[in-house]
Amino acid sequence: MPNSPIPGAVCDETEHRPHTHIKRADGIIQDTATLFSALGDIERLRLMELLFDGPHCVSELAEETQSSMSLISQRLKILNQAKLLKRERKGKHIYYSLADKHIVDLLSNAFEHADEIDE
Amino acid sequence: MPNSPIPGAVCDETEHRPHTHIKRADGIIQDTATLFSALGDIERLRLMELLFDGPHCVSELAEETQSSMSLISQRLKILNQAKLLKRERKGKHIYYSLADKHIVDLLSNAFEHADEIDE
DNA sequence: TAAACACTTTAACAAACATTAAACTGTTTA
DNA sequence: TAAACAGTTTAATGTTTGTTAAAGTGTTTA
Repeated sequence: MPNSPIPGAVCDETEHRPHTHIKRADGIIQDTATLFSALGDIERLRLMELLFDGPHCVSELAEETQSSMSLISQRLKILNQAKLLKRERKGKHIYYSLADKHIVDLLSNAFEHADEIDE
Repeated sequence: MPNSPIPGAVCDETEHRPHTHIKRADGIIQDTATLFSALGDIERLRLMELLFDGPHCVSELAEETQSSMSLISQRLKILNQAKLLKRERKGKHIYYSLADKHIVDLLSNAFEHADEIDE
């Protein structure tokens, strides 16, 4: 038996079997990494959690998280650049909210996962 | 009209309206941030993309990404600590694969989102 | 139009992170 | 049991990141 049977991934003793891969475009992978990276900070994730319950302006978020507006603004900038948020000015205030349903689902899914494997 | 009507989030001129929030446990938020943070690096995300198509051992991943085994091992460690992977030794080799369907869904969803907003 | 308000940007700095190279651990084969 | 193989860990280094404080922008009210 020169080489082992089917299974998608088995190392031959001397060389590896080629796998069939769905190769995504580099830009997509980079954008996705940027998205995850933006969510990968506990303070920014807390902002997302607040925005989960509806739009907020910067000063509301600052108040609710006991942080300076400067800090909130910088965190929102990172989330916004990762295309996770919508922005809308209303008079003096600028309201932020989750970009779309994809983002809502992504967050729900991740929180749910963390909750389940909470050994 | 002393204060404006319903909408979940409107700043009063002088003070903010309390919002009703679904507050998740701190541990859940922290675990979720760790998960996102692990995925928030393009090289680790590439590993996840490869594992999307089935289990791989460390040397296969090293070969397919043109990286040293040491580097792959360290990247896998971070993904594994974030509970994104399963690990199984078979003889000389250690096979890694995606932890569960949640993770598969999370990745699909994120890639899809990145693909859609690809203006 | 000047002052106040809401928010953003910049620069400086400390803390966290990714990579390299080398030493180390565990499993298998000779 | 010794050598080879597959993978992990450690320490050192340079880079990136998050925070603070201060200056700057745009909108609204007096």
